[in-house]
Amino acid sequence: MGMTIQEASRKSGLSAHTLRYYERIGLIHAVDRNMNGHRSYTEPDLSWLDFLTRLRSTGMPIADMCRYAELRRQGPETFATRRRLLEVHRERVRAQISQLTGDLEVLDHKIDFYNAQENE
Amino acid sequence: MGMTIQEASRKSGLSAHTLRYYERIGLIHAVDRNMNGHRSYTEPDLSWLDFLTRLRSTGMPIADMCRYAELRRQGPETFATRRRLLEVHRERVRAQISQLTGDLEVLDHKIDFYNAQENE
DNA sequence: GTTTGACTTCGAGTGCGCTCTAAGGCGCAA
DNA sequence: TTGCGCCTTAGAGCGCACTCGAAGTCAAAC
Repeated sequence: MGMTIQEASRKSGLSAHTLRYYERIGLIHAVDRNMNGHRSYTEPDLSWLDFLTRLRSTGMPIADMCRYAELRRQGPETFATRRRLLEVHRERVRAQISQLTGDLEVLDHKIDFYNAQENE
Repeated sequence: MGMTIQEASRKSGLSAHTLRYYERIGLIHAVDRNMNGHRSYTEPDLSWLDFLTRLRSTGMPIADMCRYAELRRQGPETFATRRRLLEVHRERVRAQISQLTGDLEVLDHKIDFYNAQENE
């Protein structure tokens, strides 16, 4: 029924090493095991991994992700706390995008400059 | 005339340690020295540092920046190579922005979800 | 004249996020 | 029954980009 760590790795884009590491540090809570002690990942596990990957790719530090994961484990009464945490993070993501957008413009100008020099 | 490492640090946003480090690894070429051997940064040095900071903040690895700095030192005959290098990098930056934009949307939905739960 | 403080060099240390290694278990195929 | 392949664990190692420490120089302040 569940999937092996290799399948979870393929679907999540995280290495098997990383999946075990995430579990060890508490980002993922005790994945199910099958008869021979092998991990068995469920669809909800995968969705959670995908969300974690979003947090990571937006630059959230692992420690903050652990904090969020801990809140999630505590259930619905932490909804408001989680929301605030994400709102703060969202601001950082917006700032990142606007920084990158500015940087991109500088790159554009530099490339234009080189093009102008080459065509003269 | 030039500015001290502290002034350069303040203006560039990089620590004095980092400025020396960048020089050591060849990102900045032999900054001028005053009578007592202290570094003396010029305006062109600062502009270069600002550009380097753009490359860094867009995620270019130090090694690639060194390569670019080396090409720059070789003069105008490397314009085309530098342009191509920046064009490749620009694509990565665009990809980053689009990734972040997608991530931001996921965050928005999650926050909306929490808001909905709280208001029920 | 000595103390302060900003600078110098070089090499070592740090923090982060993995990433890998070693040693071992289990189930199946030849 | 021996090998293969995938899994397990705990802990060590790595790559990157700094960041810091130690030891020393020098100019100005007291």
